[in-house]
Amino acid sequence: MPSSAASAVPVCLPVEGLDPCGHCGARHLSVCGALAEEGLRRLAGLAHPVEVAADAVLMREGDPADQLINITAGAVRVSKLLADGRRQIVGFLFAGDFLGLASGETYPFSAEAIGPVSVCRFRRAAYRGLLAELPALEGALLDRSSDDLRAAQNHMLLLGRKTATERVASFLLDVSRRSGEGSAIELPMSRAEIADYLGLTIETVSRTLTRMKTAGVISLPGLRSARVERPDRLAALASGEAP
Amino acid sequence: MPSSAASAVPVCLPVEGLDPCGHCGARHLSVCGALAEEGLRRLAGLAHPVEVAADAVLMREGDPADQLINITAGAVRVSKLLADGRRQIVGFLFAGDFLGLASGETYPFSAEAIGPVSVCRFRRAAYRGLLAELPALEGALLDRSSDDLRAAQNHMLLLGRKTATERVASFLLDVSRRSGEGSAIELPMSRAEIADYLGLTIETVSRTLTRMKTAGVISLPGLRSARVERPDRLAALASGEAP
DNA sequence: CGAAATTTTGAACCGTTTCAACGGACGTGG
DNA sequence: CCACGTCCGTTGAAACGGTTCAAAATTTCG
Repeated sequence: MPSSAASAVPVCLPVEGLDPCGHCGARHLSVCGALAEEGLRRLAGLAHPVEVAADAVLMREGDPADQLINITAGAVRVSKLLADGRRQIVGFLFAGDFLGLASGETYPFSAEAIGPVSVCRFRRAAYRGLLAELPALEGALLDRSSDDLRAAQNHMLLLGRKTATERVASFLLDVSRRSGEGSAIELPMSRAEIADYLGLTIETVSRTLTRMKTAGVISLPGLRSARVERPDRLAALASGEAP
Repeated sequence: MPSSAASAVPVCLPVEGLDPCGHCGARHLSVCGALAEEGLRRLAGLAHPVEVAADAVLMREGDPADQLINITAGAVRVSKLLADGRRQIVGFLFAGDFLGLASGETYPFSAEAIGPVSVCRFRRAAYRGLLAELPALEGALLDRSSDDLRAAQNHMLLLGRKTATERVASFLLDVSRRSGEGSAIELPMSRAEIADYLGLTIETVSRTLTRMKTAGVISLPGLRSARVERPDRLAALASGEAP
């Protein structure tokens, strides 16, 4: 998943000389706690989140990459499409995650809000200028980018070599790791989004979850939530034990 | 593919204050032409490649990430394994590509030579020191990392949503794009490696190539080479036209 | 030249997809 | 408050693409 979420609450850093945000008018850089270190801390200020409606398109694959976006609340899906409509979701983004760090001329993927989302937008040019002034920021972004790459490689292993059960179990473990220590899991995304993330169909995801529930490994209190009843068994499923 | 190859020939940059390379003893940083720009050019010098035998392990998944490697000749496979031996190759690296840029404590993948390879190794600590001295280098590495991420996302789309024919056709187009303008394609990797890269089996790769050859789309002059006879038809196959 | 490794080819099998229908949750309007 | 339609998720049965198993053909290398 691109820009894995940090545990810290996102904060916004007002930066002099930065172009005003197109949405809230403030001159700031919203970063998560992990980024707000060293020389950056002197810039720390208050957040000015911008609300975006559910299913809003944050960026479209192929459009000129002139904006940098920082998610401050909610969940975002990052996806790529084939000509005939087949979709691969390459990652989910949450509060603190960045979007548009890559250096190309155009966005290599689309990003859409899953439910209502708060974001901060920055003009790419302003962001580049800031990088020149703050070398530490570039290092932080490189770390971030490295994390994304590592996540992408793990996901390639999942998509290329894991069975449906292993994919769903790995996914549940990932999400449960992200969403704190409790065994309760929030699933902001639909079955279709899970399927497009795992390279499966809706039906296979549904069947696999049902089978896990029947086996007592998980429970499904609601459509958008799950609970890990047997973490050991779930981990076993993720790493390829018998069904 | 991590660190996609640049078209320029790799050069080596001697850097004062850098720890001696463990293999050749020289104090240098080997970079491809794309990196040797601006302030870095003053450091340009001669290459001191280190030869490595075929199938040599350059780094092993899980080992402490204390080295940075720059490929100066040959091809390298970057892969991840599941407990039962299933393998996913997440990328192939060629001259000019970097290995070990990611910032983690341990390597998230293994890297092995495909045939004889020349590399330059650097101690991670020295590399970090150099980054502090040369902010421009960090920017270049960030660009590089972004390219890797974009390639990884394209590959996720391939692994998650493309058919076998689309995968093989996309692969051939990628390689042909990389290896110059001619329709002749060098394939340093085996069928097994192609299969593990594309998330298929050896048999499916072989059958698909044979079918393309029979259809006159490609020819197969040798086991490790191919030729695109009908680029238009190959592109059509890659984007999902009828078989 | 001969043995081992790799590639190709064939046939049966199987996990996932596809196609189809059902069920439940939610929101709207009567 | 309930009827109704829509959307989403679940469940079932059949079909298919790719895998698995097996063996022949080709290449590589000592």
